[in-house]
Amino acid sequence: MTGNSHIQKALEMLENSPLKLTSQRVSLIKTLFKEGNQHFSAEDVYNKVKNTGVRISLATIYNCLNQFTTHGILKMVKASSDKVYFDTNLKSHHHFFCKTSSELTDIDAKKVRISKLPKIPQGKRLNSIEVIVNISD
Amino acid sequence: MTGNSHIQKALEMLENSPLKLTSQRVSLIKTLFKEGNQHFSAEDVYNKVKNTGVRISLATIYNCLNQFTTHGILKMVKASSDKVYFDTNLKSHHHFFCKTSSELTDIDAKKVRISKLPKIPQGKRLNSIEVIVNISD
DNA sequence: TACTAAATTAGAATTATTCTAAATTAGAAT
DNA sequence: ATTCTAATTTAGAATAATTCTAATTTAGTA
Repeated sequence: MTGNSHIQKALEMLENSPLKLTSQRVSLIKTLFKEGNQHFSAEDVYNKVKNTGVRISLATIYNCLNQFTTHGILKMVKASSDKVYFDTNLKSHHHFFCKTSSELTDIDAKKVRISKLPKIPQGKRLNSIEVIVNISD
Repeated sequence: MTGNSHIQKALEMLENSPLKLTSQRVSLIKTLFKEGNQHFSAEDVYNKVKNTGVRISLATIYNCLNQFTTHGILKMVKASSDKVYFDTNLKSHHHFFCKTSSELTDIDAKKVRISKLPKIPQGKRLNSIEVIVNISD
């Protein structure tokens, strides 16, 4: 499972989405999915892309990250931090959040079992269950 | 269990903390704990207090809510929203978050069982486990 | 090749929150 | 009671993340 296959898969998802295949979006995906599962803030992505020599405006970074999220190419994570993180791990999973380092780490879904849940309120439907294990030094 | 007993308990916690017993802090607690378990944004609190005829600056609201949190008089909740919520329910519990209404609802800790968890990373210690059940209309 | 809706962009705007520095106050010391 | 000092409150400025605006560019279709 090389970074390349992640890139391929993400590009395929982009092609199968109603989003246009722009150079910015392709560059973004190549940068985001190069290194396996990661958590990026928009600013992180902006700098990472800039380091590859490509320049994409911050507004576009935000636009794309949000669109990728709504089209299932990325996940959005809001932990106990003041910024939003984008997650290239699309499999169902959970997170450690270390208050000391402000770092977010994946927990494979298999490593967590929730054996009891309350029933969903009238007229609502379940979207997802997020478990955040808060840790510190 | 009347609202009053919640107020009493919170005021006691304030007295036992190193925080000074100012009129603003007392008013705040009386407003916050009047109606049982609730989730408030800072702005919510600002308006709620204003409706009681008392006026406290927004800066003070923020200061107090943060201090109350560090002294265990309130809990802070960051859900999939862009603002922080303060929670008067001090018992261990979880949350429903409805994306449609942006509403946060308590789930009693007894209604959730986590029967499997990964081990905590080297050198870190467990602070808390938060389960957020995301729902929508 | 031309067309049109979607995308990109710079920079302004917005929103939640924190900071600053001056005025006030709680509670201890006298 | 009065004085003192560190903590608190406050208005308004500052900050930081994110979204919006409106003009320009571009992808993909006709």
